[in-house]
Amino acid sequence: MTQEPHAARRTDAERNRTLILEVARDALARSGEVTMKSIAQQAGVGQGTLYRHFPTREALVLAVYRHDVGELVDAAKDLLAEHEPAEALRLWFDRLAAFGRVKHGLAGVLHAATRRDLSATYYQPVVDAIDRLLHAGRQAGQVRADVDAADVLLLVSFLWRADQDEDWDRRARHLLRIALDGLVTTR
Amino acid sequence: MTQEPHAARRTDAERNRTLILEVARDALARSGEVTMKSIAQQAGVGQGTLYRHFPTREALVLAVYRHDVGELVDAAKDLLAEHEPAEALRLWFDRLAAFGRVKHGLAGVLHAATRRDLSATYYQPVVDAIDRLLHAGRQAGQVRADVDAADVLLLVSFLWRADQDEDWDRRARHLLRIALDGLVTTR
DNA sequence: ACCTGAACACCGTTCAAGT
DNA sequence: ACCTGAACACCGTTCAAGT
Repeated sequence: MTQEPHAARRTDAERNRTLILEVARDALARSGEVTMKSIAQQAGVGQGTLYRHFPTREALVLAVYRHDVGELVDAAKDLLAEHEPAEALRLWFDRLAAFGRVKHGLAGVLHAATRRDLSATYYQPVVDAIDRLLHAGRQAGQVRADVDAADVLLLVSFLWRADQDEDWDRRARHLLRIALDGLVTTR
Repeated sequence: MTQEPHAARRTDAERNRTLILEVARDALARSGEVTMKSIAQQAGVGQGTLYRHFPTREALVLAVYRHDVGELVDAAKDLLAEHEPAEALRLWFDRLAAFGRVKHGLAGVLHAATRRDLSATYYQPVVDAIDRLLHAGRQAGQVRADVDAADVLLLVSFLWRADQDEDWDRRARHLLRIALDGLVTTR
């Protein structure tokens, strides 16, 4: 999950790309309902430019969250190194909650990802990270054996819901805790 | 959750309404991506007629599932009369899975419902049904005390996901079982 | 190479004109 | 009262024309 270096670009193109990403990140954090047109306008570029850099809405959303998804993926390994598997999973879920809070628009994207090629590149590392957590948990007898990463992603898919009110964060963590209780082995 | 009798309507209007509902039910069972236009066409009516009977897409979707939601709601009481609370909840989740399998389009609707007035009429009975199940479970010490109906609805919201492949039914039941394990009190 | 913005296809919804 | 379908506003995406 490393940031690949981009091919040489003209300076104006480079600048536009950065601008678009900044604007999109801001706008998407506020609401998942931003239009492509408004993003282009706020970035001060034509719609064609927006589409030259990001061929679809999906591509833009993924590019915006690329860095954060990377951190999430890396965190799985780190947490496993420092904690018991079940505890690592619990802590990772907390990060997931924090991530989900601002990440509108990921709703469809992360899931439609299973088939679509484009997002598969982003989807696979996430699946791998979850698999790593689940596998360690199973080895330690702390996580039930009949769940895979796809199950977990579906189970926490409420995180990408749009209607987040004030105390969404608390509620999200609470629900993740309940989901986790379902995932750990009943003693 | 009773079917309210409608005001007197002209025969052609009555017939159109029925036709639209039949077509919409069929189309929505197949996919949540049906357009209003295509529903009108298949029913052999103008788009204006469709909108005269159902002022928004949301209203149409809700009307289509009205009957099924009613059955779901009624089932909660019946199951509680015949089973232990935790078991009743388990069985109700099975019905929910069967319901969710064909019920695309309910995705947004059932959730946006919290605020919107229209859908609140349908939303409240569902909340009440879940509350009944939870309350009985708590009384019997079989369900954890820190969950409410809204939590449960969020936790099972993966049911309304669009990308349902072949063995979706099996997967859905499996995930509901996991969610349930998180909801029951750890002994 | 890259940028611009008018234009296209398609959606949900509305409304003037008909019976 | 109710029906019809052209029309509207708005979305994501494309493309001819410019630098």
